[in-house]
Amino acid sequence: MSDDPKWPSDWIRAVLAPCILQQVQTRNESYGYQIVQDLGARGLPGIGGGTVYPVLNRLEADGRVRSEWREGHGGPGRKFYTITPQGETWLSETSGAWQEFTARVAAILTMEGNPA
Amino acid sequence: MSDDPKWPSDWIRAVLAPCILQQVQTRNESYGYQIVQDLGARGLPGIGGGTVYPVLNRLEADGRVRSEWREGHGGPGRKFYTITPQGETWLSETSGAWQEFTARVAAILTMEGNPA
DNA sequence: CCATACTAGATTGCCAGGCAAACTAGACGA
DNA sequence: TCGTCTAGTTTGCCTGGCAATCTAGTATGG
Repeated sequence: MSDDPKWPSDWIRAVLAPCILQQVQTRNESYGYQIVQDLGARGLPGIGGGTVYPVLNRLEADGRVRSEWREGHGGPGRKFYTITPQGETWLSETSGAWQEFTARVAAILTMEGNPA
Repeated sequence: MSDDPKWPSDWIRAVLAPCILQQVQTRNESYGYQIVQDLGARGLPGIGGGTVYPVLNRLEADGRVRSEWREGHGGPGRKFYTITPQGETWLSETSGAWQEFTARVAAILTMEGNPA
């Protein structure tokens, strides 16, 4: 299940931040590299570090995650992210709005030959 | 039914071109100003001419619509757009991919507390 | 007769953000 | 020693929404 089309960047752009934050929330904590792997496994492949790390910085700057650096036992250190209460609020609001939005768009795109 | 939230531009960006093309297809022909009205009526308000007209130009440059200028009986002239066969192909492909994409995103965003 | 508003289109400039590419650096295997 | 994997950061390109501004034709109201 990895014949994924590699979605257009404008689509990724629309949902990247919420998807990343949801990953952080689902695991109680996570770090950039792991998030990249997770997104790929969940149907959003081809998203690299140069895309994800800036998003994490923005999320932290907006107070939606906190970060903590930990030395690695084997391998390089990792910066672990945890969701904040504000992050949880924003995530649920954004997810709800996204569902509403996609419903309206789907209504537009699926009116095959229907009259106005 | 016009208490619409005015969606973030990154979301609009993701779907504007297909939505506009679908409008052109549904009416057999349409013009920029009418498309703006239609989108507003269908749940995508706040999209102005400065957004729609460049999209129509791109669609035409890519061969997905043809345009024809007509003088107005009362009021200014209008540039009517018609969908091309390539446009129809692209629209159906893009719509399908969009449905697939939103399904995967929804799967990510709705895993409330589910394990990985 | 003039001001306002609506219809219709075009253009300019700002700004956000994905992404490729390159870089640092530790650990490990051949 | 060299390549590879993990892990993070930074730079620069390019796309595209959107506000603002402009032109112009028509209609309405004072």
